[in-house]
Amino acid sequence: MVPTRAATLANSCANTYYHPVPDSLVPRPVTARDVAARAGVSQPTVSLVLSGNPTARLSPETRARVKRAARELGYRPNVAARGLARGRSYALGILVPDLGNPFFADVASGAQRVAAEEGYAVLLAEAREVEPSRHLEALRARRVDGIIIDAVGASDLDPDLLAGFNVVLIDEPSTRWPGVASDALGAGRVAADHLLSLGHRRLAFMGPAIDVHTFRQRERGFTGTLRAAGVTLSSAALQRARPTVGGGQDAMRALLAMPERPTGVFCANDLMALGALKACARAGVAVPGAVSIVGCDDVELARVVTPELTTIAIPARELGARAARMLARQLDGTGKRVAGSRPLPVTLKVRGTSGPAPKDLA
Amino acid sequence: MVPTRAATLANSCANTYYHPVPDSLVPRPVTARDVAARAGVSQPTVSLVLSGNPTARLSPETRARVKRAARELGYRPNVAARGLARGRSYALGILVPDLGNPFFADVASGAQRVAAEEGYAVLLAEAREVEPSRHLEALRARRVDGIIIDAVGASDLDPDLLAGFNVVLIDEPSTRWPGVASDALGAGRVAADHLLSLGHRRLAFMGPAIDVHTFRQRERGFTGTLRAAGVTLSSAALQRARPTVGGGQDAMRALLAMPERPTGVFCANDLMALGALKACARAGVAVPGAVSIVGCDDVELARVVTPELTTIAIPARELGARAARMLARQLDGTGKRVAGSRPLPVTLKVRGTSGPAPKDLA
DNA sequence: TTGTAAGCGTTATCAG
DNA sequence: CTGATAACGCTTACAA
Repeated sequence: MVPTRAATLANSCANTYYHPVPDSLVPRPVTARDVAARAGVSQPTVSLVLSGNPTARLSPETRARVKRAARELGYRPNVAARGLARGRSYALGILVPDLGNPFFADVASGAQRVAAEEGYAVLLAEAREVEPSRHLEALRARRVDGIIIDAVGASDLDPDLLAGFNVVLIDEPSTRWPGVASDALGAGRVAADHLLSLGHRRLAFMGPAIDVHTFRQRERGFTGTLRAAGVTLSSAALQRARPTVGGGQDAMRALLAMPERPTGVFCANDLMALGALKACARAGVAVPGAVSIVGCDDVELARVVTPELTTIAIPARELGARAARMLARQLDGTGKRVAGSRPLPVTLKVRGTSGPAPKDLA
Repeated sequence: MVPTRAATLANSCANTYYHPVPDSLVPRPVTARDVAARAGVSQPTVSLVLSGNPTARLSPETRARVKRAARELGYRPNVAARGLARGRSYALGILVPDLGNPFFADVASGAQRVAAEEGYAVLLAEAREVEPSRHLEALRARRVDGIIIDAVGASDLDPDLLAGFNVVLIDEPSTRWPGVASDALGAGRVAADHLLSLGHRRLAFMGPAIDVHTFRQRERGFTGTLRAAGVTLSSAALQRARPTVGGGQDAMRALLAMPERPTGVFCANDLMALGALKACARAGVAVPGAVSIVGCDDVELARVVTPELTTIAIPARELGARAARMLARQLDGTGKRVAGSRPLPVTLKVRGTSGPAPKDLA
């Protein structure tokens, strides 16, 4: 029993240091050949039995013998070898901007769950400190069967980087690749409706300057709905800042400094909203008494702040899950045709940061 | 230009639907053989030139020819094939309980960063809805060169599942594998010192019932320091709950219901602390006026709540990064011997949720 | 029903 | 210095 021997070896050493098991002790992985030898058949027969090939017509007896041998030896087919032979890697890449944003962590989580179910591995690629292009090159070198890209601006990437890849986009429409998206336009609309129905007329929006489709749509949905209701946004009420807590804080400070301070603010995402909330707390501005704040995403933390954040829930895990499923379908798909699904519905979560507009200002 | 053709094809279709490029249009990846043909050399020569093998003594002229051909063709070596030949996959697995916890997201982020630097891919394995054992089987099938395991209780796993793997543990000591850890004992100690120095004598701890080493140590460090200072914890002041926001909320409610309510609480992690903070807010208990709260981890959100959370910062990304580096060293290591590093220092972040003990109770 | 042979894209060990 | 040749572990015709 190798593990035990290794443990004994290590136990005899000082606690803080580790002595690895000598090479001779780590057993070479079991191969199909080993199984074949033990079962008394040829190696390809093993492959036929174990790879579930429907064309294989083998005697039940051989089947059983092979399976037993495999079990006894603890045989695991080498996926890389299989991939080489079949021309597929059974691996998916997922490219996200930043795992520190719980939204993307959720997307990754959802994607990995489905991928695992479908027999794919998920290669993590975070564009936080490594260039997307480097990641893409690495994924290409690994011949991943497909890539999920979320909010990394796939359209802005050098087309060559993506050439030949099977891509599914999250929250970014494209004529070139299929994708899944949330109803970003609807999110903005719902936020506007909510604030309007509470009597707010002096409104503001904060979002990033960069051209990320989802953010743009949320903004459009918001401003469009306001316009339709005869409410206009002054340019100062349209704050540009990074889509982070810090950005939200900055933006809110600017809004609070306006001569005619807005009473209702829609933030492009929850991180910004949390920053905004914080800026209000710092400035001693009552929420929702003086200012109502609406976020977007519904990350878990939205419910931990006090008051709890009113926000629009975006099904992050579901987005990731669907993207992975879509890729999987497209890959083992006999019918290679994949339809881009309708935008996933978003839902308003009315919580503690939104309330009636202050009467003296309504 | 394939991409353009594909785009044109798709453009002619309805917006919501996607028509994939016919197989004939997606180019077979270029192989070393293609490069060899174009450079007028044998295929193995290409390998020699491009794989940076130091033993290779080739004429500079051939070298140049091969490199040029490779560049012109956009050649990328197939990592799976290389892995097959070299008996390594150049892939690392990372097994974490839950990406929804920003702490683990950070660990993964750090690990992926250095793995990318070192030329390894990172296979994501989240034990949230998939059994660790399934993940480990999958990683074995892929012949990953190593695995990073964080807080999944590696010691409790069936040893066979891990047999033969190169493992680095995060925050879990083991005689069997090397690992990196934060100074969990120190974290508890620092928390205790902080609260004691603020005059608190009626103290409490909340943490999970499950036997996760880090949490245990934080607890031990805390209670041990208190004991040394002559302060004892009543059993009711030792709350067991899940290490989540919800768990923290429950635990805090229980603490607030005590006849002699504690004035200072140390929470096993920030999520619990945030829950505790929230429970206080709900119950109208002033923080830090009536109760001081200290968390652990210093997740980003610790600074978004009001008042900001006093907590012990654990270098999550650094833990992930070191684990990956350690694995990498151990793998391409000529000197296969790897030392488990000393625990990473933790640092107290005094913020808004801790203050002097109320005078009437001190 | 099963074994043989060829090949997937590399690397590594040899002769030439 | 360079080019065959044989692995690596598996799949898939094609024979037997």
